[in-house]
Amino acid sequence: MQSEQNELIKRRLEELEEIKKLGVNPYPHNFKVTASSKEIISSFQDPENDEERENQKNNLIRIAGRIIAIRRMGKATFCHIKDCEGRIQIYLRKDDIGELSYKILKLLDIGDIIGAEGFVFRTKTGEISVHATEMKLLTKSIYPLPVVKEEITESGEKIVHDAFADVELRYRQRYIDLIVNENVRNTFRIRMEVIRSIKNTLERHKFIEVETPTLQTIYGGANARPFVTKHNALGIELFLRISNELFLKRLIVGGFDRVYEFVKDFRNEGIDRTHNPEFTQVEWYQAYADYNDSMDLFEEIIENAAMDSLGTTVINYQGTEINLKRPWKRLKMTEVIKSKTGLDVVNMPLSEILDYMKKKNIDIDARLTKSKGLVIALLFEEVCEGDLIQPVFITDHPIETTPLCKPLRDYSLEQIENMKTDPEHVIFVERFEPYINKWELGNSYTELNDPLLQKCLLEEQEERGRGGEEEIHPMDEDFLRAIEVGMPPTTGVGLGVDRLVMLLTNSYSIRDVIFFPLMKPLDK
RNA sequence: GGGGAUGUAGCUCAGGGGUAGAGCAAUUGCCUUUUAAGCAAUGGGUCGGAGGUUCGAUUCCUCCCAUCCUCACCA
Repeated sequence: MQSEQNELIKRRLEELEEIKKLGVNPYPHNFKVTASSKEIISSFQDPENDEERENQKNNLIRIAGRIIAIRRMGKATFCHIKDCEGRIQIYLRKDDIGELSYKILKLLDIGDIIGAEGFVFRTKTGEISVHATEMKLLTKSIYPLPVVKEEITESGEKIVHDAFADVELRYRQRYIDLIVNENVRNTFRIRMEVIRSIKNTLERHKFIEVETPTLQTIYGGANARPFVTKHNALGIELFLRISNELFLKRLIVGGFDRVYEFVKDFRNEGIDRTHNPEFTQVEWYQAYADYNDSMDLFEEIIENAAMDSLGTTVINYQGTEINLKRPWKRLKMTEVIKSKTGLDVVNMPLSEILDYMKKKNIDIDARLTKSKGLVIALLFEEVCEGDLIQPVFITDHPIETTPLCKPLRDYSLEQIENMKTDPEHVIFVERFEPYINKWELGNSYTELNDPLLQKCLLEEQEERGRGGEEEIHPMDEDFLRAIEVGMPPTTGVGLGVDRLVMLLTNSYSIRDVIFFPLMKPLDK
């Protein structure tokens, strides 16, 4: 794979041969590790007298890691190695590790992995280090790493020189990015802590973790184009899930009252700094509760995630300070529109809303203009979304925005029937979207469990291809049957994990919080 | 998909119609508490790819590829 012409690689292959000639296996099978860099540094006691220093010397530890910096000084060598928890300096003297090991050491490079046994000491210049009494090569690297140098200034500031910064290479070769860029590792550490925190909060609330299919014969639960694949033996078309919502509701029907699932969803859409074709969502469903309960739990989950991963609810995202502390504002979509524009969209005729939008130069798809509800939702997106920096729940969307959500409890069933036939009346549903930094961070409903209304709304969606879009959502008859069997009053929530992690790690692009974001293949 | 920018050594970058530049890394030598180690010497390039203009292209032109930004798309 790597170019054989490359001088650096050729050189390393020669070193590899020399090591073998010296009778040393460059790829041994194991090394017993007794300490990590972090443990060593945090537990080091500076010996004050000779006796303690002797004790220290008798207390041998074993550590392993990748060489990330090496300074040779003739018959002594300093190197920094990096292990899972950090970095530490190793001091190796020919007299201590022996002739053969020192010969091997001379054949090592940045990127090689070594193990060392030795005692902890503090160098003249004050750095806690391991004075090696033994060194073992654990893995010889033949592909050169970028050489990144760190300088600690007198004021204690860290300056990184020649950082590995090419974003394309960083994403394509994330393993190198992780070795070389400390902050990248930290971003993903936070990601894992956020996920653990969300699970912990849900578990505390008695939710259980479940698994639903990634490969589906019918896709649904969201409005997005799917990835299509095929099963060879069965000879059928399959879709990668765009959402797991319809399956989690089936589990509620089946009697699991509180379920959650972390999933990759796959959406065949454009890619930008907040969209990756596969992304992580956690969805949870709770029986005998409504969207007000979901708002309570949502803000608790986010607050806990921030506290558990960062120890604070105050974050800075790209220069904007955001406070995630509970409670968050809860605002009706139409109220936000009113306070922003002065328009009482509920009670004004559709034609006047359209006039207003024309005046404001808001482009509107001709196919949407027949639906007052969709026009209101669009107006909100165009005019109001940009202001939603601090956490806020936007509630009570027009029914046309989703077929899976229960109408507000204020309506009688009769009212709903009557209003449906009147284009000037909009039915609103018990839905909320949490917004932070102008982003939708999730989506939640008081779930629709009226099987007749559910059927009606899904059929409508199928008919109009949902708001005039090209793709037609297939009807999921089995899901309808599940609702007919009877789903208890339920609320469900989806939370976009990647975007949450972006906020908490101050990451500009979603690609910075996904280990291996999708990249186009390179031509040979 | 539209528009803009970028692509030069392993890494970070300069340059520019006539033999390709720097720092770090590499190689050789000296150096047993150094730390962006140091000193001296040396090697390293299909200048993203394919065409075109030209006596001559890495540089100018066209197309292609990849990446980033932006718009469109996207609950």
